[in-house]
Amino acid sequence: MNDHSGNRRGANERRSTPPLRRAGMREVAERAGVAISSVSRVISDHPDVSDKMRERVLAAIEELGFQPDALAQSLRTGESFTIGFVAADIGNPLLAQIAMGAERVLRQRGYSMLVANSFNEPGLALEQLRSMEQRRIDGLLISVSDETDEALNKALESAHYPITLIDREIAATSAAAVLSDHATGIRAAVEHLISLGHQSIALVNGSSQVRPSRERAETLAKVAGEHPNITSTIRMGDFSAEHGYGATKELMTGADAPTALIAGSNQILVGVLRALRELSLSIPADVSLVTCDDVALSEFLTPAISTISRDPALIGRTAAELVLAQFSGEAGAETHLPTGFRTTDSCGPPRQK
Amino acid sequence: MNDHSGNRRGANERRSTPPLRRAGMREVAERAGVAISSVSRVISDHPDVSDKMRERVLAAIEELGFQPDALAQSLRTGESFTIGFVAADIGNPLLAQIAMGAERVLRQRGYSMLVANSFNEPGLALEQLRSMEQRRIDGLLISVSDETDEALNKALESAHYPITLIDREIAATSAAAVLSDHATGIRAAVEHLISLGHQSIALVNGSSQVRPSRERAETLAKVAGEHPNITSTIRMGDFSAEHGYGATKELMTGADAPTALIAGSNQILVGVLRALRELSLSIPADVSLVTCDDVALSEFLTPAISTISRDPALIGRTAAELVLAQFSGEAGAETHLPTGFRTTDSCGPPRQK
DNA sequence: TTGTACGCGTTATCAG
DNA sequence: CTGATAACGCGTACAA
Repeated sequence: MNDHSGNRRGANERRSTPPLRRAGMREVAERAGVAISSVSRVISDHPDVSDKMRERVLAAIEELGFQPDALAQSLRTGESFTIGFVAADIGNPLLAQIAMGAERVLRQRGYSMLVANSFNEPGLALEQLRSMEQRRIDGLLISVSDETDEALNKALESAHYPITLIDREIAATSAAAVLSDHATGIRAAVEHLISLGHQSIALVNGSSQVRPSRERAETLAKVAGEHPNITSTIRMGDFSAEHGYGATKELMTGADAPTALIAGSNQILVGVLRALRELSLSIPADVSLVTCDDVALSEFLTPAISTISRDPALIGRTAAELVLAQFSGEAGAETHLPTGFRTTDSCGPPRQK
Repeated sequence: MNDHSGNRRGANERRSTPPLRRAGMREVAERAGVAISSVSRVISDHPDVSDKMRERVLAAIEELGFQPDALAQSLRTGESFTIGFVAADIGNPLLAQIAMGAERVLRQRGYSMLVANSFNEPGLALEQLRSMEQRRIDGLLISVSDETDEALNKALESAHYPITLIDREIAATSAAAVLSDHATGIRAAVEHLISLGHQSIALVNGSSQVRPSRERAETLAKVAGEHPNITSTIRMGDFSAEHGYGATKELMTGADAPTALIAGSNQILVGVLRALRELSLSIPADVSLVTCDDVALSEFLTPAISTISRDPALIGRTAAELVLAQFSGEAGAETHLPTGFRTTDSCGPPRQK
C-alpha cells in the first residue's frame, strides 16, 4: 500500500530511492530467507506451497516491487504470451478496429500484441513475420495483401505456431480464418439496385489478390447472371482513392456508363466521390452508389451512402479467439461472419434515357 | 535457395521434412564444425572473424534455416528492441495513423512495437505498462487519457526506460514529448470566425485531463478576450459522440445560442452533427462549424467542414524518433508540431437577429 | 583469430 | 512442502 520502498537504513547499500536495477527472484528469495525455487512456486501459483511460505514471499515481493521477467520466463517455458498482428494498413479504420478488437481479447487472456504494418508489400510482411518468429510469438493474426505470394505462403505453411487469417484464403495452409460473408451483403445490394430498375452495375473493386474483392466480384457477376438483361462491369485495381477515381472517370465517361456504382472499400469510395464530383454527376439522380464497410460521417453526406457493412471489432475478437483456440489442439477452424446492407437515398431508380 | 532442408538420410534422426524444433546456434556450430561462440560472432558481425569462418557458418545457417532467438539475445544483452505503444483508442483513425507512423520508423531501426489499448482507463493503462515492463520494453510511446492520474504518473516517473508522451503534458516527468501546436490552429479558426462577424463562439471540448483540450480552451478564451464584445463558451466533457450531441443540444436550444461551434475531436463532431441535424439547424446559415483533426469524407459533406488539422503520421514518426534519440543519452526533448486551419463553406457570417 | 566457460532470470526435476 | 541444480539460447570476457 505505502510506497516508501524500503526506508530501512543500512539494509540496502545502494542509494535509497528507486532501486536502480529491478529486483529479481534472487533478491526476493534472500529477503524472504527462502530458496529461489520457492519464490518461483509462489509466483506461478504452484499448489504445493504452505501459507506461511506464500506470505513471506509475497511480502518480500511487495517490498522490493518485484516483477517477474517475462523474457526469462518465455525462454524457459517456450511460451511468450505474445501474438503477432500483421496487416497492410492499420491506418485504415477498418483494420484499426479489427486490431483493437483482437488486442482486447488477447490482453484479457494474458497475451500482448505485436503489430506490424506491411504497406501492401509481401516482402516486408515476410520480413516482419521473421522478426516476430525470432521473438517467439505464440500465434499470428495476419491479413496478407496478396494471397498468391509464394514466399510468404511458404513461410505461413511451415510456421510452427497457430495462425488466423483475417478475411483471406490461402489454399495450402492449415491456418484458421475469420471470413466475412461478403456475398450476402453485396447480393442484397445488387438485388436492391436491380429492383430499382438498374440494368448496368459496376463494381470499382480492390485487389484481385485477396478474397473480399474476389467474392464481391463473383457475387456481382452471379447475381447479374440470375436476372435478364443485367450488365455487370468489374474494375479490379488496388484499395486506393486513386484507383477509385480513375476507374470511375473511365466508367462514367465511357460509351455505356453504368447507372449504379459499388465502391470496394472506403479508400476507393473517396476516389469515386471525387470523380463524381468532378464530373458533376449527382447521386442518385445520375448514378446510384453503394460502398463497402462503414466510414465515419458517411451518414451525414447528402445523400448518405448505402453501405454493405460488417462489425470490425467482432472480426478482431473472433480472430483472436481463433488463434487461442488452436492452443487446445484443435485444427484451424473457419468462422464466417455476417455482412449487412443498409440502403439510403444514394440508391434510386436510374435516369430514364 | 532450395528448400529441401537436410535430405541426407541418417544424419538426422527425426522425420525429415521440417525440423520440428527450430535450429539453435548449437546445431549450427556442429554443422559448421566450429565453436558456438564463433557462430555468435558471425551473426553479430564481430570484426574478428576470418572469411573462411564466416563462409562456413553462413552456409550452415542457410542450410538449417537458423534464426537467432531474440528472447535469448534480449535476456543476455538487456536490450529487447521492443517499444511499447499505449493509447486510449487505437480505433480512432487519428491514433491509428500515429501508431502507424511510429511503427514504421521503429521497424526501420530494428525495433518492434507492442501495442495496447487503454480504453480511457488509467488503471488499465498502468496494468499494460507493467506488462510491457515485464517484457522489458526499451522505450514507451504513450498518450494517457488522464494526465492527473497519480498512480500512472508515478509509474512513468520511475520508469527506467525512455518515454515519449504523445500530445500530453505531465509535470513531474523527464519524458520527451511530441506536442501539437493547437493554439495557432484554433486561433486562426476563431479569428476567422470573428472576422465573419461572430460574437458568440462555443467549443464542444474533450476531456480537461489532457493537453489538447486545455490548450484549445485557453486559446479560445484568450483570443476572445483580445477582441471586444466576444463571448466564448466552453463545454468540457469526453471525446465521445454522446458528449458532442448532448452539449450541442444544450447550447443551441439555450437562451443565447452561439453562432459558431467548434468540435473538439472527430468523435465529438459526429455528435455535434447529429444534434444539429435533429434541430434542423443548417450550416452555416444557422451556425458555423469548425472541427479538430481531419476525418475521411469530411470534404464531401455539404458544406465541407472547416478543419483544424495536423499530420498524424508525422506525429507518430516524431514520437518514435524521440524515444530512440534518448538512447543516445540526451534528455527527453519537447518537439512542437504545427497545426493548420482550412476554412470552407461551413463558416459564414452569423444570421442577423 | 578461435574456443572455453560463465551468466542473463526463470522454470522444472529431483532429492531431502 | 522445500531446497539445490540443471537447463532455456545466447553474448562475452578470458584464455589459448
